[in-house]
Amino acid sequence: MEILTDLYLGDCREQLKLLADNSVDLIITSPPYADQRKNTYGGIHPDKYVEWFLPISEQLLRVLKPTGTFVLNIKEKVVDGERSTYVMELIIEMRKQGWLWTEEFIWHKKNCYPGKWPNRFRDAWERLLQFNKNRKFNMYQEEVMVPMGDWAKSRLKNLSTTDKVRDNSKVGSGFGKNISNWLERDKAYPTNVLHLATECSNKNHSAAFPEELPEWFIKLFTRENDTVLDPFMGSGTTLIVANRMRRHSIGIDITPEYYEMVKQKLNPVELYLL
Amino acid sequence: MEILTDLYLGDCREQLKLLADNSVDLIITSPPYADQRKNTYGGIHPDKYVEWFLPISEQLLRVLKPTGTFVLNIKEKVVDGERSTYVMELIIEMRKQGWLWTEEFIWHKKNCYPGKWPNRFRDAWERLLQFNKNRKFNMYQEEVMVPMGDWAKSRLKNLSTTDKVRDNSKVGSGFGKNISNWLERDKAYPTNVLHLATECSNKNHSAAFPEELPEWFIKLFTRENDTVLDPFMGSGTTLIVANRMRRHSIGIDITPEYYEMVKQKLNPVELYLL
DNA sequence: GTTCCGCATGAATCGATAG
DNA sequence: ACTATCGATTCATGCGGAA
Repeated sequence: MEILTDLYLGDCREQLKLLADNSVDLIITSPPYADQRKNTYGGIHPDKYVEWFLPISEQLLRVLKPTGTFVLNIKEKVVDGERSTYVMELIIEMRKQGWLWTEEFIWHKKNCYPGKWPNRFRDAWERLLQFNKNRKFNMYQEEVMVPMGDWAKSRLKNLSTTDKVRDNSKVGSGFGKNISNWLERDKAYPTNVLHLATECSNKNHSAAFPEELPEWFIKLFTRENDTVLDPFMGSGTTLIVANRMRRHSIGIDITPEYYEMVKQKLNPVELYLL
Repeated sequence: MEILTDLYLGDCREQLKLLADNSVDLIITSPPYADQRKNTYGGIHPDKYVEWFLPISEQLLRVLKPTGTFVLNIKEKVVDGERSTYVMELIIEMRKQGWLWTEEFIWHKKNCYPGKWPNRFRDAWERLLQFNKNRKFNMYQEEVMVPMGDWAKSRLKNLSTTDKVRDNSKVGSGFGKNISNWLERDKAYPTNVLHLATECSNKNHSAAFPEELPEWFIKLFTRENDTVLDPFMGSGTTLIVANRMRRHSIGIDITPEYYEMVKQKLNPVELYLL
């Protein structure tokens, strides 16, 4: 079966209206944060953020299948020494729209932005808010279980002092502990804390999204031939991963540069799949 | 100087009124979550949680010094398949009271509660909400610095020609000073994600607080002879740690059993310090 | 081929300076 | 006063070139 990719150029508030009701299995997106990406999205002021996003989430609620899931990557910025509350307000308002706030995953950014300030430490995490239409939704937990592959076995043999020390250090992502778990089991279910680094080596654009992030949620919430939507696709990480994993995908972006870039990146993949 | 410990038996909504204005440097507490610890606080319904907590936070605002900090450990529970929103609402309402919501730390529980559900994974994190009275508050960041990664060590060893040449080329730009700082530095500042295991040894107390948690915040936000308050002291972990670290402490709890337990545990420590 | 080392680069935040 | 811009601070990661 052919894997399809639909790209839309334009403001997603308009473009989303072109999509059919109940047609998407997974929405995963990282909208522009408040006051960020001014050059492309105009920089939404924190006070106006909820008002700006609610019409979008209303459309997303319409196009999502009853069994589908919406994963929203977002983090509030600091304004005048305080964390803004627009994410809190957004969750409350989206529930009034009919969304169920099922869960909040934490993305622990192992390589967070450096810096030093008198009143706060570096910000090393972002929210991954899971919303659903119904209490019953598709979730394929076995797909994201941590496998005990050959990689792990060779890794375990070389479990030196370094790993155990690293576990206790600041970086300590629980890696050592996970490894010791693997010794006793074939597979383990993950938790709602994800440990991933950002990809900052990509020079063309600001792809804050490591591929493992959409990959993990696509595995967890969809099967082959399902449909994935990213209304703020940016450089198209979500779509490229979805395509590779044989899921149909729909991408929307307001900037022609991103639209063309993703178009060029995805065509070869489609040919390869045919 | 003698380190003092004050214990109050009773509902903290009443007992807090006995404390003087602007007398506490750090409040750190883990209140009963909604519908938890029913035997002690009667199990506050999620819908009533904000209403129940606001009078308490009002008193806490009064007793906290202007340079002090309030750290609130809390996590919303799942109700009917959804995360409750009472924590979100509480943050918004506390800001209306006059609190500044400075930061949200994540406590990543490396060994979280086991279990399996069809629609969610194990919950491996809790919120540590930092509130302040003023934008300027006491923060002793050097006290909680952690060992650096391997990266720094290899870098520092080979600090030779290149860096020194560049150092000389940039006259008076402060760059040379930075380099010399790096030479002496083997530690880095932490982030706002804490990796700690829960303590499962203490089965008497329902809220399992690892000692490292209050210890970290006491180091960060207080100095010796400062005063720490826990209005829901439970088994008294916060007070015991504070006492050991030579901070005065005030504890309140509604259950006579906890009150007596902490009293017995702290007396020997006081004698030891004298 | 490996390993090692140098370097650029982040969805950051604060404080000072300028309009 | 209030906003816009700029410099300073800082560290994990992956890449490319060198040993």
